[in-house]
Amino acid sequence: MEFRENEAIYLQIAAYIGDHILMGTWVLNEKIPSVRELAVSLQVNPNTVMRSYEFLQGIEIIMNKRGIGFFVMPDAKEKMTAYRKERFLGQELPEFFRNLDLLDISIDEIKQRFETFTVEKNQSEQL
Amino acid sequence: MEFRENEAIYLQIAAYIGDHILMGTWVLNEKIPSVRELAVSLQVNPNTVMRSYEFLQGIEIIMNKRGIGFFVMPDAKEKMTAYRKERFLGQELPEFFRNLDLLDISIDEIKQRFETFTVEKNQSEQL
Amino acid sequence: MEFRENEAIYLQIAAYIGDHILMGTWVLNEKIPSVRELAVSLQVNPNTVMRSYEFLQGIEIIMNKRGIGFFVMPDAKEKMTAYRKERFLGQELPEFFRNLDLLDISIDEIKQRFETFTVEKNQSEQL
Amino acid sequence: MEFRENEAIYLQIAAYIGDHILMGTWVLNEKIPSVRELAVSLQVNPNTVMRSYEFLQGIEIIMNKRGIGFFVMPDAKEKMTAYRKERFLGQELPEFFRNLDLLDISIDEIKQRFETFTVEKNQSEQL
DNA sequence: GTGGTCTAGACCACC
DNA sequence: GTGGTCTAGACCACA
Repeated sequence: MEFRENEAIYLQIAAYIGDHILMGTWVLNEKIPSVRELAVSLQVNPNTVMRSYEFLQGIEIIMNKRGIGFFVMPDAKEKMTAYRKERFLGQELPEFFRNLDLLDISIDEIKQRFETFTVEKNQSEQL
Repeated sequence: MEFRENEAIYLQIAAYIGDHILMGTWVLNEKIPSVRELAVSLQVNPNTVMRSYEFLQGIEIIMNKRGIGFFVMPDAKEKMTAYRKERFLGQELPEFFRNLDLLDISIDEIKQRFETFTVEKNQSEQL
Repeated sequence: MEFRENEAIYLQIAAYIGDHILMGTWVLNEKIPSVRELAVSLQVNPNTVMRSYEFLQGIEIIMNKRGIGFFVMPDAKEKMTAYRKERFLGQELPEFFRNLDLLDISIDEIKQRFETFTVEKNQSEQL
Repeated sequence: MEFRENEAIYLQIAAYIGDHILMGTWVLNEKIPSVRELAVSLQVNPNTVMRSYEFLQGIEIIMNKRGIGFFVMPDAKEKMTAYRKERFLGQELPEFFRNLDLLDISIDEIKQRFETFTVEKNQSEQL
């Protein structure tokens, strides 16, 4: 995994885990990789992974069973969706619309690009 | 003006100025507010405003006439548009599409929301 | 049984056993539940129960007869009382008084709450 | 400042700050010591102080002004009191009463000890 | 094995 | 100057 420069690594890891929960890769009550494991596979310091897990625990997406590891919370997917949707509708979408306006891009052009995006995505998934 | 937590204040100020240039509030060769004036009105440290101006000067959106102040460059609007468009198409749009996918939001819902947004915007401008 | 988050499970189990000895539920020379039995009924790892038993053995509250099980020591109740009383007077009480002070709670309010507590306890015991 | 062994240092520091807010030593909107300052004066690693501050920021007792430092939140005292009172009444007091019961200590003895405690406290404050 | 905490020290962006 | 992040490495309690 590669990390963007402008965002803290531990938040990118948290987002990465959130993505997996949204996509259904990691399901309810499933154990997620141990701190050390994930640290090795992502090539970061265990402390950094720990911070991600603490963050996700704070917003009740994952939970800790002492001595055993971290587990996906029962309603993690719903919470994650609500959490992201709120940010998306409240912050990103207005900003997005302002940009369309300022840059004089029509919504139909966006729609067209999205359809292209979707086609490409499906093709790559068939590989 | 309120600042978002996750982005540097000086960049938010620079974006704020960029918005005004794109909207045509501040036009070619016009003098923009002095560092001190803007610092007072935005309630931030003058150094922070200075940094915004330096940033905009670096990408040739504004220029400095020593002892007089900062001025909008002749082709500022075009440059700003190009600058933003590149970021928008290259970074924001793909991310936006990923979110639509993960959050299961259709492009038509976005289109509909955008039309509502546009109507509201026009109404508030008539005040 | 539910465990508090901030205290080690094995200590909570030890306290639970201590409570039973103080209350007289488990009496002198009586065999206490086997490690496995208690582990199943408390839904914890047998190692954890074992640790509780070792701890209690260390302070001579229970003893081990090899191949048979753990037994309450003859003077367990006295020792447990002394042990707890020391901690109570030396650590908990001063901390308790500090809290009364900081939170601005009067000793008379405590007294009143205690009397309510006692009444409720007696009622529930009559069931 | 000396730290107890059985509790994380960063939590003890957080409690220490909470005490100061409750006592009124540090008041509303006041700047608290910088991470580095406090780290030096308490002789701990800056990261440890940082954790305390993050914790207190999470429960909205203090807030950060970027580039300036941490400040006591407007309603910090109320929040801190509510926070502690909840824990006190919900967890510590029932536990306390159980101990009185198990150890056969009367509430009047507690009351008497509290009065002694109060007298001693007042005497030491007059120094 | 698991997480949790702490230190030492570094580098960075920001105000 | 301020906080924020990250690494490397250590030690510990716990299951």
